[in-house]
Amino acid sequence: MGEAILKREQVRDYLLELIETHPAGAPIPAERVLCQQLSVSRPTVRSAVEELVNTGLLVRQHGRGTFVARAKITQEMVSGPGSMSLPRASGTWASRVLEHARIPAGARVGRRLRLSPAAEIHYIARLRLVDGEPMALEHLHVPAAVAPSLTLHDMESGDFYDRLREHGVHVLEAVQSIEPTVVNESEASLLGVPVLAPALLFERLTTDADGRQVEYVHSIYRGDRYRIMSRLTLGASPRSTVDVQARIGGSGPF
Amino acid sequence: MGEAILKREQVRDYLLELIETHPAGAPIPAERVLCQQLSVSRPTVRSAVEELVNTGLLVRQHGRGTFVARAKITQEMVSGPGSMSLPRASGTWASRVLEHARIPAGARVGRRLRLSPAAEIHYIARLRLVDGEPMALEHLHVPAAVAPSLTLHDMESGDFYDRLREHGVHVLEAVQSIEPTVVNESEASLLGVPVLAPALLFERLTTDADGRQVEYVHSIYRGDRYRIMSRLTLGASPRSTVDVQARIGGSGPF
DNA sequence: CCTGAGAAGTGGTCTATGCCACTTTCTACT
DNA sequence: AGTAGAAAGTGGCATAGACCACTTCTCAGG
Repeated sequence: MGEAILKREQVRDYLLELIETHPAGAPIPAERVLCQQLSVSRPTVRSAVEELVNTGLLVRQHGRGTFVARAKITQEMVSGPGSMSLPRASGTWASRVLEHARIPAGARVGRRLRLSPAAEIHYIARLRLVDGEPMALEHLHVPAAVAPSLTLHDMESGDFYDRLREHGVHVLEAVQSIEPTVVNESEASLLGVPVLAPALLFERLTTDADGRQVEYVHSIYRGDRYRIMSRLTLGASPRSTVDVQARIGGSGPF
Repeated sequence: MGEAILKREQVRDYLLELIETHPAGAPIPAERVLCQQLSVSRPTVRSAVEELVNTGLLVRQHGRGTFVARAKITQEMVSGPGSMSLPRASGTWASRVLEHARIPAGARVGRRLRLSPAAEIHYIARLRLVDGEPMALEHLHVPAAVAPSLTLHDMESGDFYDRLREHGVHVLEAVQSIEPTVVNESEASLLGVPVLAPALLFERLTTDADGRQVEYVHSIYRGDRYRIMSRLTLGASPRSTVDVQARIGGSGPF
């Protein structure tokens, strides 16, 4: 069997050559033509084309043809399995609960969670540590109406979203923003950095399958120890890799 | 035809239900069984399964079966077409060249590009504007050895990577880091913000198909006008959306 | 000259079928 | 009892053909 030459791969490689040698927007041969040229069946051709369409190298247009795509850049950052708590970094994470209460949402949080300021929420503040060093300060808010019986243990659990699921909440997606900021006095003392030191502010709003806001997270990450790494791939990306990293020791290539 | 019910979608939806109601690791019915249950052909079933495998909801194991995957979070940020210059934002971009020269790499840039400090590079510094407002300060470095005849016009072009390609350089991928910082005096005056204002530092190292470093970019983005937005999707992501945004006017939901 | 109908070519979907490769299980022989 | 091998079940790959939906071009009719 040694070779194990798959026709599908042959077709794909042939198409990759075409893509390399043709400018963006150029049409590639019709599927039925490719079948003849390469002596394969149409489903095989279609399968190969589909792969390249999925990776963004080709664009299909019904009734017109298939074309070399304009190169697009995709950037992927994948948090590890389990906790949806992006960002995630190498090293050993731990967390220390600073505060935990059931309180009214207030104006700021209520607006983000689309709640009345008087509506109750579960609130937890925790210091996140990497290898014993403070790395981030995280404030988590979950509407009490969403999960009335949520316990502290639930919120501390690594599989927080699995806990929510047990409470009948199916987490669907989240929108996250990242922006630079500087730490204030209390943040500085908790994180062990000088006041006004650079930091990253993460805000995340999580939505469930019913469209309800189920979580609002506000996190401050130390700028001197934390950076976001990402790999950008031009066009063909089989699967880009992770790389949200915490700098613990040396400074590395960057 | 009104309805236009695609069998493939029916199968996919059926599988999504199974995934919702089964724990991670649970097997789903065999493909041939699904064919009978849903009265469709195997290629149709396989096509639907493949889609869910691609989106990370199912895992196939040759000879064993197909299983519900452990939910993973993917975060995608896609820069618009054209310039690989991530980040990109809405609004009208323009740029003003501040400096342009062919100079020795120096220690810092040389290390990143894996060049001798004495090796020559093309250097360009430009101010990037959104709707006329300064948004970022970008420093671009390209080894002269990579593209000896590169002109200023090449480097200013929106399709800079296409220009490189014409010089025989096939850009492959890039590694980018993002970290918070504060602006210094000269950056502050160019960007029109106070000294020590929060900012994002982007560093990008681009590699070509031969493994050579072809570009090193160092950019400072205003923290008050720029933020990174991303959508995190649990498992099933047909295609997450863009969302690296510049805040020009109002503050928005966040 | 303009316009509309039709033909031709394209991708989109689906069926029916065959064989191969890998894994697990059970059985029969040692 | 242990082990090798067959059998059954799984996904992996490929074929041939049919029909549909959309786009473009051409050509005849106004």
